[in-house]
Amino acid sequence: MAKRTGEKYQAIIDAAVIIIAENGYHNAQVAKIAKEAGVADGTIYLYFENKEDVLISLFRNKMGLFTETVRKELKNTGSPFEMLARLIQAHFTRLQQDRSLASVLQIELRQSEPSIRQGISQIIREYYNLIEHVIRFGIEKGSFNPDMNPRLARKIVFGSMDEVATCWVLSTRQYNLLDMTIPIYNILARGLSMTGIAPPFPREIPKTH
Amino acid sequence: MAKRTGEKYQAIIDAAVIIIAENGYHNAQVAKIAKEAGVADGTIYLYFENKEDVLISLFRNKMGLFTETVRKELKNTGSPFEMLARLIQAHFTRLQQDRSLASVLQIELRQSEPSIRQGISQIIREYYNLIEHVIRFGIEKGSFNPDMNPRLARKIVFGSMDEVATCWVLSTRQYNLLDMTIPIYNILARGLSMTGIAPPFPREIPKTH
Amino acid sequence: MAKRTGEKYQAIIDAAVIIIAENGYHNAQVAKIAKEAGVADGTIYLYFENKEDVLISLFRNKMGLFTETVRKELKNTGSPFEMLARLIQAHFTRLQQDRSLASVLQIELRQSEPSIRQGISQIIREYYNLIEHVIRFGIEKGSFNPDMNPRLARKIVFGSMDEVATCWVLSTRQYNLLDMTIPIYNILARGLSMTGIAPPFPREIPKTH
Amino acid sequence: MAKRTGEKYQAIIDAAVIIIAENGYHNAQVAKIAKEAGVADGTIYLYFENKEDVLISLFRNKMGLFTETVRKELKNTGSPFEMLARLIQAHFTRLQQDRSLASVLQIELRQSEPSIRQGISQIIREYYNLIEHVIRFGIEKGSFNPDMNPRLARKIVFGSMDEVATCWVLSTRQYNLLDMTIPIYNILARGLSMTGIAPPFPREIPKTH
DNA sequence: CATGAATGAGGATTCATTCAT
DNA sequence: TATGAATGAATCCTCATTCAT
Repeated sequence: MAKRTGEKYQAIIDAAVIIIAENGYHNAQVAKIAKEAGVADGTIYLYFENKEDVLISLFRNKMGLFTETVRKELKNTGSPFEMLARLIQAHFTRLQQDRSLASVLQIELRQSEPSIRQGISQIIREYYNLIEHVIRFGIEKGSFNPDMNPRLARKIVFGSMDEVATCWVLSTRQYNLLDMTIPIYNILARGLSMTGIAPPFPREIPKTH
Repeated sequence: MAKRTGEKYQAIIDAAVIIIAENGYHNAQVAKIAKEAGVADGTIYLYFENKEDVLISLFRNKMGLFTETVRKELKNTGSPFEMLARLIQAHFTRLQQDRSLASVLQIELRQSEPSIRQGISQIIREYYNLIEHVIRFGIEKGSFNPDMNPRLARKIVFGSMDEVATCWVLSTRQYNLLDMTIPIYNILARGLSMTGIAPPFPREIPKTH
Repeated sequence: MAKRTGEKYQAIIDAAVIIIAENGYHNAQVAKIAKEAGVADGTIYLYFENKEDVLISLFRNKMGLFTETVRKELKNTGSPFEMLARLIQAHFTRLQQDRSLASVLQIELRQSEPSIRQGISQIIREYYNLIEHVIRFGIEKGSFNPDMNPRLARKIVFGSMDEVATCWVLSTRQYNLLDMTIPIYNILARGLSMTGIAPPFPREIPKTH
Repeated sequence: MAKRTGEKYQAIIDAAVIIIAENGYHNAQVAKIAKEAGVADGTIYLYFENKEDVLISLFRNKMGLFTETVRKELKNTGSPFEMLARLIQAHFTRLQQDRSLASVLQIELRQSEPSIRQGISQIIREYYNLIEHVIRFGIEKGSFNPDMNPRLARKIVFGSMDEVATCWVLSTRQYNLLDMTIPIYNILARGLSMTGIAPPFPREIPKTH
């Protein structure tokens, strides 16, 4: 039923990003999005199933591009460490370039509606896979610690970038997100690397009362 | 106006955790929470300003306890690495103990309503400070890398645990969150440690077309 | 059931006048009145059937006093014109003395709830009767125009004083209501008097198109 | 935002008059008005800001018409006395024609909500001005007593008509309001006229105890 | 007599979605 | 295709009243 292409399709998605960033998810009425996109309210329903579909499509559209951009960025990259560096750099670059989008991705779309989460999970998983691929590649190449569970390592890498990005979006001070690239790289690279040494997980010492 | 103590106050908060975990924040009608708590709808408004206040109070109440528990756990801990280990362990233990609470903290409270975020920020900052304190202590003791920005390191530690916890809550498979403790410790410890070595952030090589 | 006497009974009525004058009828919650009266919410229900009963009792209490005061004032008055003069004077004096009460009587109690109107009608009728009595007395004495319907004349006298009082209460400028006494007397006295002459009601002249 | 014209706008206002007259303002639920108007509940909010706005608009709409009708009626009227006569006649005619409207104007709109009063004051003032204009005209022409304060005279004229109308609306007996026209004219005309004589306001005689 | 914590019915308003044009 | 007026379900909160103490 819903026509998922065309000029207006994209206009509606872009309008949704702006309106959600400006008003927050719960004040982003369909009517506002329609007005911003320059179409009638009803027109949105020619291109999308419903409001939720707009959100999921928005995420697919923007996050898909995001993943693709990062993937290309990593294409001609040599070492795993360089890949990690480029990953972080690309991640932050993309967010910094479009603060509205960053706000929507980092804050507004963290909604709890299970159906939205599900619609989103597929596309975010591709990004996860990309990160996990870097990890596995690093382990294969002998650069990253082979004892690591790649999926866990991915969560650490993504969780770290995500937390840094979220703090940046929420911050009132307008600092430069890209400045975080090297510092975060330094910590994560060390964490993932073969060579580092740290004390093993300490056995819990039973408390003596 | 709102009486913020008493048996019913706690009953309402506990009921809210259950109802929000089951239905999501936006499907958690006040009437449902009241019923679960065994009180009348209006009674909620004797103890809370409004629905939002229930959410914020819930967070304050539970997260405050959370922070306090972790703080105590770290009290008689020797080395920074042991503190890190205990921090992760305590963090995951608390979430694992109460899956409803975990769901609410990890998912439902990531609401975009600015007023909720603001009400929450104070109390989450205390937890942040606790983590940051561990980092600074580690740097002082010569265990952690003094080149790190403690605040950034905190974001990495928190972001990593948070991502792992969120994945766990969202996962349909019922795996044991505590099993992640040692693996995540191993990566983070290495990342924070003095001793690790990893290639420096690679200069970007201009692409030759 | 309801005990209609005692110190607290009066305290509640006086508190109601103050609270209603301050907040308007619809923001005059029972709890506020109770607090102002220095009693518990529930205590009000020992003295009054319900909130409506408080209002009706308030009106009975205050308006009864009002009527009684005016009646006494007219007791030793000689001529009908003097009675009219004293009536207006007493009416305005009473309102001017207690602005809260004036506000409640002129504005807040003009509620539309039929049951309140009914509860009030009995007591207001006594005041009406008093005015009507003055009119009839004036006609009997040959001072007032015998062609007048006394009931209609009463409506004119009361309606005029009432409108003047209402405007005074609603006015932001704090002028003196008693200053209106003589001017309004002059018009009403002439209107009621035997001697006045004015053109008869003009026949409607059919419009010629 | 609210579209203040159209067929449905008028239908809602007319429905509001009927429902408010039947149930009183505070029992006139929006849902009832919508049903009577044959529209959906939400439709009301396309034409009015909120329920209060319905009331105020109703008053503006009906009272505006009222004033306009009376103004036209007075247009080709000769003497001040004839104007007074026509004023009273038009006033009562309009109310008698539409008893629901009369009930709403005389009873239900005497609400105490300050915001409603304010919304109404502008339009009632126009009617006041019209009456005052008649008074001033009569004084200029030498027909009315020049010693009168025109504003006070207006209050007496309006207050008298208003009281008579209110009693008529509240009365259970279905008498004819227009029958009051000539009697009230006779009293008011005499009261306003140049020629009448009445004893001056009596000096207060100090009571001898 | 007095208290005040608890009750729960009741209603204005929003906004995603539809459908006649 | 596109419109936008109309729909109506869904819910938070208030506050008069009760009753166990």
